[in-house]
Amino acid sequence: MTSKIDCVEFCKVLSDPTRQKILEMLLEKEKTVNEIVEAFDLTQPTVSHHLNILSRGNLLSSRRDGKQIYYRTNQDNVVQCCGKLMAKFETD
Amino acid sequence: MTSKIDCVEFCKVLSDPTRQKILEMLLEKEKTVNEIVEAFDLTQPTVSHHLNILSRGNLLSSRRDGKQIYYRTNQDNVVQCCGKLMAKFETD
DNA sequence: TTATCATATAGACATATTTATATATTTCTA
DNA sequence: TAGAAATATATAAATATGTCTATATGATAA
Repeated sequence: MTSKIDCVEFCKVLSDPTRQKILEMLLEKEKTVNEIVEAFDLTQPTVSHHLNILSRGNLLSSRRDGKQIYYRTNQDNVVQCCGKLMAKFETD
Repeated sequence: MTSKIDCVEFCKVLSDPTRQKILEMLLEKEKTVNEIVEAFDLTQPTVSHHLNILSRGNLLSSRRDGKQIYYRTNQDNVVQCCGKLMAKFETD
């Protein structure tokens, strides 16, 4: 059991365009906070706030390397949550 | 093309426990507004509000029969939206 | 047509969310 | 050890959301 959130929480986490974009951009390659910030027209604390929400939902992982923190998407977990959501409505 | 909302809008619509429960309960069988209201500890206008949000997202259909209005889940559309969401994160 | 039943809409209020600015924390380097 | 760089946290303001009460609309029946 990897995911820690239910389907409603999962949707809440994904119900923001910035957060969906962050998840997508961190699928292929981990990035530092500053690299992520540069991709948006938002301040660093705002981006950190979104990273925190995504992390609490177990949709992101992070590792520190010196002064920087690298984030990456927990792809398996995200896909698993999507599947769990879909399963709720595939009662055929 | 059946769905009219993007992945962020879809998640916004589903980011409420009442709305997810409504969608689930209307999968198997259409129900009148009053029948739906009885399943929750909410007022009729509140339920109507949620039905409206779900309908705007094309996740519910309705038909009038006399004084009553029957709602049912657009299952295909819901599942399609789930699939579209999942596809965003299945970039393997 | 008038009354009634079923549902929708309007308006108000409390809470949640998103964002920003200011500041704290952590780590490295000079 | 002091300063700088990277990130996080605290706080506040604006907007969005969920809920209610009151009322309007639509359909049927007396």
